[in-house]
Amino acid sequence: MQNRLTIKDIARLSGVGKSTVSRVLNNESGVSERTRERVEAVMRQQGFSPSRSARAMRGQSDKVVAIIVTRLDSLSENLAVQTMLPCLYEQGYDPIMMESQFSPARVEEHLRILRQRNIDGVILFGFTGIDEALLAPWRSMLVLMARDAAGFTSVCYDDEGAIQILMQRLYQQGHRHISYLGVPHSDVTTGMRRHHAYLAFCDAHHLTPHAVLPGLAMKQGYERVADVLHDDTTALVCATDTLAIGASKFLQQHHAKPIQLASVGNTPLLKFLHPEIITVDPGYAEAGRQAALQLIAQINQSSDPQQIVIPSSLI
Amino acid sequence: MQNRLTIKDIARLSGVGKSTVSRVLNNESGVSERTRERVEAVMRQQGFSPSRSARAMRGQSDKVVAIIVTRLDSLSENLAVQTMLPCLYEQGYDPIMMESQFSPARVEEHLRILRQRNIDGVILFGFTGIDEALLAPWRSMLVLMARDAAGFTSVCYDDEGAIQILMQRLYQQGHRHISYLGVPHSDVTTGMRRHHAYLAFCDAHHLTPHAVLPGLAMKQGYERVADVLHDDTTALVCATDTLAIGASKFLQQHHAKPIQLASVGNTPLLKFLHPEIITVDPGYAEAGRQAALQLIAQINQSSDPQQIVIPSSLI
DNA sequence: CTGTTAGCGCCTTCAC
DNA sequence: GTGAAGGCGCTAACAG
Repeated sequence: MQNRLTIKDIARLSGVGKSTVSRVLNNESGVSERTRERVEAVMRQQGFSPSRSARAMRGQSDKVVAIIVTRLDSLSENLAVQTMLPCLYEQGYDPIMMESQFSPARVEEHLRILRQRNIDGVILFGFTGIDEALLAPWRSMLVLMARDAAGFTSVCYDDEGAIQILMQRLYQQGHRHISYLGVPHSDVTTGMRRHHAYLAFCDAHHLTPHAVLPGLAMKQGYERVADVLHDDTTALVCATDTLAIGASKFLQQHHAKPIQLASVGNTPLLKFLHPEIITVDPGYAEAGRQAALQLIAQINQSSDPQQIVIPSSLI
Repeated sequence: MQNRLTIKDIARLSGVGKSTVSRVLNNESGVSERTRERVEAVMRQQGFSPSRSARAMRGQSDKVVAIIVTRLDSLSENLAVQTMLPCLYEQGYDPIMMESQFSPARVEEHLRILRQRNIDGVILFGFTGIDEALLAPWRSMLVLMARDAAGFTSVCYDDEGAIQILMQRLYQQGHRHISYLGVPHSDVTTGMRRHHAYLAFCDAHHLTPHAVLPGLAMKQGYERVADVLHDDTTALVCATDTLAIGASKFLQQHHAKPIQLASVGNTPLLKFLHPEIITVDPGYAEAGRQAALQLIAQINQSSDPQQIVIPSSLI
């Protein structure tokens, strides 16, 4: 498996000096067309690839980034990561994966490890409780997902827009008693912003809001959805697909009267289990792509930190 | 973010030579207790951590392994990866993630990339269609998951045992008309072995087998389960949790008569959706741990390739 | 026990 | 345009 050949070998084989090979390798100017072609031919034919470690040591980056997801089995994060990976590989970056399991301590621990590795950048899926002070040293090479923080690059979903689209749609369909199943405000984006958007819509359209904010888990949706179902309720908006799955299970078991569900997520699982649910795609795939590209841009110093918002779209 | 200090700095600060620092760093013998402590103190106090790239260049191993999953959102693979990661980190290995999406071409492409990176090892989740010839060069540093191949290290589930446990249990409960929903034989482990175990049990207990083998997807389970449901069917064994979810959906919609479901998987999702299903845990967590440990052992040349089978257990 | 000396593979002056 | 020389941070012989 060893990469036995070095630029020295290539140099010898193509009858030039090491530096010329190096120049060709880095696409530097100042090499005659003929020489360049000859060297490239030898490299190709020998299947040469330069040693990452050696380059890294010489001060370049080792082209490694970390992706810290909350959970490996998060439906939404999976969709974003799925598009990140190809973007990163395309640019020659290797993504190493870590799982925070919603534990700030684990994030801290992971960042500690990463600092030692002198990694190029980090994509971190945010959640409640992360200490921003911890992230400060990474400011220039960190992309925060699904959460924003002043001075940091972030890729967020259009929380308000997503809920608004859903409510609008339900309203158009004639629903006037729409309940809401969400996440506590300690979660600023998925929790507070989406809930506020729901309240705002209700207010603007003179609807009576009925909301409960149990949390992110299916089980929590299942156990608490009953609290917002009244006799006149005809529709229910869920802050996430995961909650919607929980709610659906409850409705199937306990509720004869049909309730129109709507949720933000567009995950394949929900799509399969309950295609009848109205869904908004928060643009997970696009978010993944943007995050990867933005991180690389910042690593290359060709972009400054900025906050990106991905538009939602009705399916 | 840069690790400005080098062993040279540490050497100067603690009044010793570079090599002594290096010795301390690698826990080599032949350093007096006093010196070692002094150097360690300086390192700690300076928050020193050696440059990976430099070590890699000298030593060969950059302590990076790849995990190639079929899909980021595979319920079972997630469970295995979840235990792998901590094992790998503990030993100082960084895991980079890749997704094959069941495409042999992608596996080939990924391995090509990995070869250039002169990576230390690979954990590959197997599936139908992978060309073993491609894996040959990796033999000594590859762990194949959920599939075995002669001469390769593999971590497999006890397919026969899992099905047998399920059948046994159903039989004990009095079921005599047990159908089977599985995966085509082109998939040797999840497909053929589990199916054969089903047939063997039926044969041994004089039951009439009714099986259909649509594939791995929920949708396939949903669409084909009807084909094995007869008037006298009282139980259904599914080769995977994913299929069971598909089947459950169908049963909920179309089947008044209760059917006892059983499946191998023990994934949290199924557990939540249908806790009443009888489940066998193929030991995903244990498989992940074993795979990580075995790979590391092989990298350290302290173990030869071997085939590991994880025992199943009834929940 | 410890310091000195060579490189590992690559990039970067600096001469030619 | 091109090659030779030096050094990145570390480890691995050597000497002392």
